[in-house]
Amino acid sequence: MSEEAKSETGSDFIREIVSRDMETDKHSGTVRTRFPPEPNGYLHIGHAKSICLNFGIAAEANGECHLRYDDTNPSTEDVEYVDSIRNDVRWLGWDWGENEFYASDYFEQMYLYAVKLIKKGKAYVCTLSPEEFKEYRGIPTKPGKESPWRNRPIDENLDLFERMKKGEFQDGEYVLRAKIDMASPNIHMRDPAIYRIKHASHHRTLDKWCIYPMYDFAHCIEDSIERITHSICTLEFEVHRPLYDWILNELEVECHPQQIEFARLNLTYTVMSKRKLLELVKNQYVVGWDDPRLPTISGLRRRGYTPEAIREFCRRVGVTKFNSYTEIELLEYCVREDLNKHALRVMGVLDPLKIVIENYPDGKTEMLDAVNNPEDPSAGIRKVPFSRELYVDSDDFMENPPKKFFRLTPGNEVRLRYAYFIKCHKIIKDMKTGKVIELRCTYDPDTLGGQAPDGRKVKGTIHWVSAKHCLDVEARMYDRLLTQERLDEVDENKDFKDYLNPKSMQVIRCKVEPSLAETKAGAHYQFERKGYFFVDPVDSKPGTPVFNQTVSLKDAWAKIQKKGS
RNA sequence: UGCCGGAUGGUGUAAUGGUAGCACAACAGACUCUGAAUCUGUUUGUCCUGGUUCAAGUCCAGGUCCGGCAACCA
Repeated sequence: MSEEAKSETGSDFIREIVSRDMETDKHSGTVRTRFPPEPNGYLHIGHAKSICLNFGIAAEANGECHLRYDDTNPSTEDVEYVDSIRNDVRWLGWDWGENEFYASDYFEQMYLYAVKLIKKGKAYVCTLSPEEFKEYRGIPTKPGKESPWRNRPIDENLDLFERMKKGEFQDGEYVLRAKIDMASPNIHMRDPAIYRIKHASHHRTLDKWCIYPMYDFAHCIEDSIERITHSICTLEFEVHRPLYDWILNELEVECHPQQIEFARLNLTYTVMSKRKLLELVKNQYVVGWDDPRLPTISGLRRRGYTPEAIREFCRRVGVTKFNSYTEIELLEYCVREDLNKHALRVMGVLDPLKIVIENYPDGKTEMLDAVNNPEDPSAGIRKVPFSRELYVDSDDFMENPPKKFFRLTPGNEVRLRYAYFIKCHKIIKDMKTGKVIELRCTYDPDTLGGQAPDGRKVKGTIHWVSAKHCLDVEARMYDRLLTQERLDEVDENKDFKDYLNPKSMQVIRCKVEPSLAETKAGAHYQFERKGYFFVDPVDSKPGTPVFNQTVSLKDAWAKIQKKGS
C-alpha cells in the first residue's frame, strides 16, 4: 500500500496483515478478497462496513474483490435479494468486474469434495435424528459422544450419500458429517454436519439438488476455488476457523486462504440484524426494506444519504476486534458534511405561519436573487418571488420571547433572507384557541438585499416563501428508529419492537419556494436553517415532489432552549 | 465449570518499549444575510494487582469484567 493510500484510508490490523503478506510475497504479491452475502435479506450499513473493507483493501493493493452470493440455503434465499445486493454494492461505488460468483456455481465441486472426504474416512453419513444429534454433541463444558454411525464402512457411506443426492430420503433422515473429534473443546469440531437433505427449489439451480452443503463446508471451498487470499469475516466465525482450516487441509487443496475476523458494526438507536429487519418489513412496521427509517442501504439511499457519506462513515469507524457501538451522530455528521458541500439551498417553511407586509403593495411581485450554494459559487443563483403575503416558520416567532431569542417578536426587526428587514406590530389570534394565526408586519424598502443603508444591524435572519407563489408539498420528517440507545441493554422480557419510536416518521404539509416544481426525484436540497431533504423517488410525481428529511441541520437554538427548560 | 476473543476520555479509534494523539459528542468563544458551515479554545482516558526495564497502554504473571460459541442457519 502506498503511503498516500494509507493516510487517506488509515490502517488497521487487517490492512497490516495484508501489507505484510505483500512484502513477504506470500501470495506472489496478489490480494484477492470477497464480499460474500447470503441473499436472504437486504444489505444494511453493517454490510457497508464489510464491503468497504473488502473492496477497499483490494483496491489499495491493486487486487480484486469478488461479489459472491453464499447461496447454500434455498429455503431462505430469493432473487429479489440477489438483485438488491448487486444494486446496493454498485450504488456504494464498488466494481467487481466479471467477478460475480455464486456458491451454487460450485455445488458439483463441493459434492466431489464431500466424496473425497468420505473416501479418506474423514466423513460419514449419520442416521441420528436432529434431536439425537443435538444430544450427542454435548455442551461446551462437557465432551460429546460418538454417533453409533461414526464407523460406518466407507462403501456404505458412499452409497448412502449417493442416494441422499438422488432424493431417496426425506429431509432430516440422513446427514453427512465430518469425522473430527467429539471430545473437542470447540463444539464446531465435534463432527459437524457438512451436507443436509433439503427438498427445496433453489433460485439458481432449481431442482437439480436436494442436498445442500452447510456453511462451514461450503465457505472455505468457495474461497479456495476463487483463490481468495484473505477471507475476511466477522467475529462470530472466530471459533469456526479451526474447522475452516481442517476442511481445506483434508481436501488437500492448492489454495488455502487465511480467515481473518473483525468486529461487526453496531449503531445506536437502530437495529442491525437481518432477523429483526425482516420482522419489521414482513409485519409492516415499516413500508419496506427501503423505508428511510431503516439502516438498510436502500433505506439510507431513500432517506437521502449519499454513497460518499456512507463510505466516509465506514472509514471513520475503523476496524478492530473490539465489539463496540458507534454513535449514530457520526453517521449524521458524515452525511451533513457531504451534503453541505453539494446540496442546493432552497427555502421551505415546515410549519407555516402567515404574515402580511402591510406597507408592501398588493399585487406586486419582486424576483429576488438567492444563492444556490454558498459552499460552491459555481452553483450560481436563482430568483425567488417576494410579495405582500408570506409564510414563515412558526418556530421563528414568539410573542413573549426569552432572552436569547433573536427571531421575529413584536417590535423586533429581523431580516427575511435575501429580501427585506421587517418588523411585526400586530398579532392575530384564533378567537377560540388563542393560537397565533397571522402576523401583521411592515418592511423597510431601503433594506432590499438584506442590508440597511444606515448601517443598522439585525441579529436574526429567517426564511420565508411567498404565499401566492409557493408550492404546498408533503414532507416526511424522520427521527431515530428506536427510543433505546443500545438494544443489548434493555429489559430481557421486552421485545425490541417495544422500543420502536412512535415518532420515527411524521408526515407534514409544508410550503416551499416555486423553483422546486421543476425538481426531479433523487435530488438533494438543504432547506435553509432546517435540514437536508431528498426528493423521494417512489412517491414523487412530476410537479409534486415529496420530500424526505435526510437529517436536520445542527440547531444551536434548540440546545439553548433545552437547557432553559 | 469448557473453548475462542476482547478491554485506551461519553462514543469510536491511534500510539508496534520512548511526549497518550485524532475524530464524533459535549462545553465556551469568534465569525455569520442559514443560531448552518467555518475558525479558536476547554473538559474527559490506558480494567485491576504485581513483575521485567533507564523507560510499560505496549512485554511477563495473576486476577476482574465484557463479548462470542451448544441450527441439519450464515
